[in-house]
Amino acid sequence: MNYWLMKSEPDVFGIDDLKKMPKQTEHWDGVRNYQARNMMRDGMKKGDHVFFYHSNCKVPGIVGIMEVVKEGYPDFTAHNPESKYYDPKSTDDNPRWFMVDIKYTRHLKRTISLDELKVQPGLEDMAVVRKGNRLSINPVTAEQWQIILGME
DNA sequence: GCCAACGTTGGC
DNA sequence: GCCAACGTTGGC
Repeated sequence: MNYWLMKSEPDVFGIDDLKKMPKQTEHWDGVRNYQARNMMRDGMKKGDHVFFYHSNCKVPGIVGIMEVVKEGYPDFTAHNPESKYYDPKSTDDNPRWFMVDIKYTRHLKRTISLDELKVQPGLEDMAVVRKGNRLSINPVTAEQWQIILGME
């Protein structure tokens, strides 16, 4: 089993929105970055655990936990001209973008802020604390996962 | 294949 | 809202 961290802006789609979805499950669409695409297509497996990270907001940080319930499949929003994620270069025969389905597990008891993550020993290698990192999906090690849960 | 221009992310 | 960092695009 592997661990991940996924970012989303709470104003667009936050953890409360995920919790309110039918079956508390949603497809993670709109990722248009090749590294993140590769992780969803090749890396993320059913049952993997994922931190939900709120970005671009007042207190950025980890707010909850979710789980991969469906492995990588083509992101159909890329084929919808009405969608803001439309990409004419992606086709049904040769899909360029992929997504996974994610299910809400629980909120953390409190938000673990980016500021705390930055000063916590053992998390120095996490991409999210590194300046200039813009990837919306990052792998998390088992050690990092445990350290963060210990901060809850 | 280089690289300037441009667009996006995301912390602050 | 600013802007640094970084990815992508496209002319050459």
